[in-house]
Amino acid sequence: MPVITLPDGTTKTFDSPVTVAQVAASIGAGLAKAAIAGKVNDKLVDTFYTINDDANLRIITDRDPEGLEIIRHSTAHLLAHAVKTLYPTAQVTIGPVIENGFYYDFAFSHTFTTEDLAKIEAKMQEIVEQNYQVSRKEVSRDEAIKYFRSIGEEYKVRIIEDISADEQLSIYQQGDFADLCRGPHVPSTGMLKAFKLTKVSGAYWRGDSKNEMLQRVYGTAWKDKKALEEYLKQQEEIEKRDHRKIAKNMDLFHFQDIAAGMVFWHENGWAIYQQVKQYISDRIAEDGYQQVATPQIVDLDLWRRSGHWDMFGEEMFTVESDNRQYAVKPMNCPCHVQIFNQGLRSYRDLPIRLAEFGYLHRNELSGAMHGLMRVRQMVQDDAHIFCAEDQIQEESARFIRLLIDVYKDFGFNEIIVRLATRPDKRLGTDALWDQTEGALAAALKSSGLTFEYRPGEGAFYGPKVEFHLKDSIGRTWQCGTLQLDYAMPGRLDAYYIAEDGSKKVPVMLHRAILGSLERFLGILIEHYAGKFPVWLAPVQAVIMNITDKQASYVEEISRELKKHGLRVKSDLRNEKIGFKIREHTLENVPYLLVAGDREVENRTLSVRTQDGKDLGVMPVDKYLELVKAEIQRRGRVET
RNA sequence: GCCCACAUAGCUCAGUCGGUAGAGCACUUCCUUGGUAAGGAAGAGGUCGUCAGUUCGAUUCUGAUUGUGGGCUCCA
Repeated sequence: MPVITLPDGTTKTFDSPVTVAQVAASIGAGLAKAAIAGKVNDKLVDTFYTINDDANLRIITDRDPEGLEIIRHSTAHLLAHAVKTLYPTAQVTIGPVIENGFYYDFAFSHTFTTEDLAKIEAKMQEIVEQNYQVSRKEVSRDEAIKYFRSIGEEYKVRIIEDISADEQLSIYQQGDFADLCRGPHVPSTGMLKAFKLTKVSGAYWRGDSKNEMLQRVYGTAWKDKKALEEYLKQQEEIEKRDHRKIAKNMDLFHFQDIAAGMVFWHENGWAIYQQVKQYISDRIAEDGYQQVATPQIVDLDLWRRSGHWDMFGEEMFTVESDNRQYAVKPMNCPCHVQIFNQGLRSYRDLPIRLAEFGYLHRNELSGAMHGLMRVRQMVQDDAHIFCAEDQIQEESARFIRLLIDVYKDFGFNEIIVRLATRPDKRLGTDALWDQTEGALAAALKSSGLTFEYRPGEGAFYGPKVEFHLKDSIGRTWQCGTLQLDYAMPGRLDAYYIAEDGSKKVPVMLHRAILGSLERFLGILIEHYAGKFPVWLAPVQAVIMNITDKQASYVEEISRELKKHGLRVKSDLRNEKIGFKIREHTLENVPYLLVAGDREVENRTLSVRTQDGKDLGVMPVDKYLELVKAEIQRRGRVET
């Protein structure tokens, strides 16, 4: 006689074991129809799951996040069902839920094209209309293996062999399609009403590039057509924020095949770039860094000694001259060690913080390039801190404080922080790793940041903290980083004289706030959708005349504003004022200044902002004051 | 590097079932001197990414190549 307790605390008593569906039906016909699954004592189950004993039960519908997830998972099965129907020799592998949708990986000799997607989607629709009941069968390991082998699904067999022996296996069946799955699933295919296959791509079996490549079909699924359409529309909006599109519109930079992965910066983009660089330059100077510059091409010998040639030789550009082999530097650190090594260092000199905006070249795989986000030539706001072991935590904490403050100036409040810990292949003792990982974790905690661990993802020489930011479509990109390095200083013979007169090897902290300036600008463009705050805007104001009569006044004021450091352009074209306003609004110029006869007479300007606000007519001095205050505020969001 | 797709005027795109291409915006000239998101007219502009092959003829078909986009892998 199970007693079912519902989320609102009410109980229902049944004479005999009941299914989730029956409980839902006992509450109401509407709920019975909407039920996707149940949550029995916090465990997600199918609607046809039988409850034998007293239990807490929540009926899951498409309004619950869990419901949406089940819909997406079931849609992945629906996709596999359709593919197997159309192409019986395709083999199924895995089909998980991802953000906004799902994918399914197939092994198949014929490659899916975009046209095939339409066909598959139509077949999925048919299966939905058939409204197949979904059923679940628990099977033993041997049964499962035997079954999938009998229908030629070798990948499923490999998957089963990898599942731990104590786990209960289950097979879900809809129509003539069966798939190994933990579940739960929607009770019938007719409940899948809003989905769309979005793209097809390759993906390695088990995510390993040594393995064969499978075909991955991506899709999105929602609770109803309206939600699907909203999502698709939102995606379109988001695409407009793409930094590559905005760059064309605002004339920021371009790429060309004569130098793939390297940026041709135009005046406007370079203005932002320089502004960002100068800002960091000022911030780190305040924080006790020395700025240095080191050679672009350096003898290969240095890279052999540092270990980079062995690890990353393939991604380095090389140059030969006078029988000597050089590498174009992929990073600054070995060069900074050379500066550290000049002269004799004392423990009193530490920490030494060497910063450089050096050009770095890395021959990234051709398929890895991605607008500004992944390039072959970049500049990092790179610095290396040489310090004693007992200074690590303080230096780490100090860096993190600086980073958070800098990010605030750019208006970033959502930072994803990851602490990557010891990898399998590593240098140093476990005790040392315990200590260094602990130091970084402590530094993060003291700054109040929440972070997640990334086990095994640290560098071979030390743990690292990664600071990620999101681009417009939600992909995360590593920007800032902080890495502890016990290896390189020793390899390159760096030492200092300790208090007791002995030679000691310093610890090296590799750190960057923005990471690659190129990538950071990409993120920044998308973050602001091109509508930069005044301090960063490539053109901060455009002054325009109404008729030719005000031309000389406009030129005069333009010169004056430039004298105060503003990036100003004048627009004296023979066009109507409405036309000019429209054009510069679309160019994301923050201030539109208009001078007609009235303004000339009173030596004023009519001030309008990019977002269409009319600030009225004001004297030039007052405008300067206003704009300077705004520049001072940078991108801080008042909280 | 791997999988799929794409590459046509400065930009956004259309088009040619194989007979050397078209729109809108931008550009140039002229008219217009107009007060806050597009005034009007005329004109100019492309050997259809590159290299091969098939063909009487290729921007269109085939192959290779380069680049780009979306993924996968990688990311010192």
